[in-house]
Amino acid sequence: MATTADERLATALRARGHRMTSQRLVLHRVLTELGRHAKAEEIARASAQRLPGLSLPTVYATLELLEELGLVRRLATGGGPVLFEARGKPHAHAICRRCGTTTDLAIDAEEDDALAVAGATGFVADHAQLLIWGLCERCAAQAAAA
Amino acid sequence: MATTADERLATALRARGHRMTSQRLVLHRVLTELGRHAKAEEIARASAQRLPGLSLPTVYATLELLEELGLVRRLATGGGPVLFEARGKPHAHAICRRCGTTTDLAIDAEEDDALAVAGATGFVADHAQLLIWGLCERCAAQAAAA
DNA sequence: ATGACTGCAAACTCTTTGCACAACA
DNA sequence: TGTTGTGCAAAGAGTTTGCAGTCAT
Repeated sequence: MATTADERLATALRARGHRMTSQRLVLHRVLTELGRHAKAEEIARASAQRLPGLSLPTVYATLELLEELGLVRRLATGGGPVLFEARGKPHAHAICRRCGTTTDLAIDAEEDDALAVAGATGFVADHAQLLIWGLCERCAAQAAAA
Repeated sequence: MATTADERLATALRARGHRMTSQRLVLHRVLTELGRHAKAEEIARASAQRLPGLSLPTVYATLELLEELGLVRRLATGGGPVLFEARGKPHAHAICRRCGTTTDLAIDAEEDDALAVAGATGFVADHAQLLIWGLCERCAAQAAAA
């Protein structure tokens, strides 16, 4: 695939009648280059280095738009901020209930099965996400000590 | 299994050196009898009918404890409040990105595989949770109309 | 009797909203 | 040129924290 991330963004925006702006370009690039999940505030900080004056409300609005365009995924971990990541190869996430740390896992869940079942109920499924809950190595050790 | 929910709670509390209180008993009962996911505030309201004066901080503290005891699961849907549900037979959740409605789906993901992979990384996995993102029937119809 | 648990109030974090200005098409 | 998008400030929802009093064991 010779399509660059920038081109994918431009195409997706056009297709839905949205405009291209420097904020959208930079935010999408930052998230793509980052290659992992991050909080809105981290993304904002990284992006503001390239685009001074970038505001948090714009970051949230843009991430929501990118999510609707299917370029970004939202990862709700339950305690603390929502995480965002550029859409890449499917993987699961391990979330520590104690400290909230979220780690990628090399599992590609059977998204297809899941999406089919969801679709049968009238739900327009988009993608499946597998979360593993528990304690990270560090917190498990602490819990055992106590 | 002839074990009642109350007994499971009592046993789990004892095993970890926690005390039995009326708040914990009522909250666990309410969530068990409810049989579906609910926000902390809904749970608090339902429980306060049986136990006037019950406070929100206590509800949150208790739900967290019940989660650690493995009696309750937390369901983060990303925008809006966290949902809680009594641990029952495994199922997936479909979350509408537009309106936030969360519906149960009769899928039991391959938790075992997932837990094994997570465990191999040093993570002490507890349970797996499959989320399906997309638009519910109602919101999909609205989006199509616009 | 003693330590864990609860309620109250306040604080805190994360996210969204309203409105005036700027900038893409 | 007409919207769509952005920044700023402020509000809002949900959740957590600190502390004094209460209750289980």
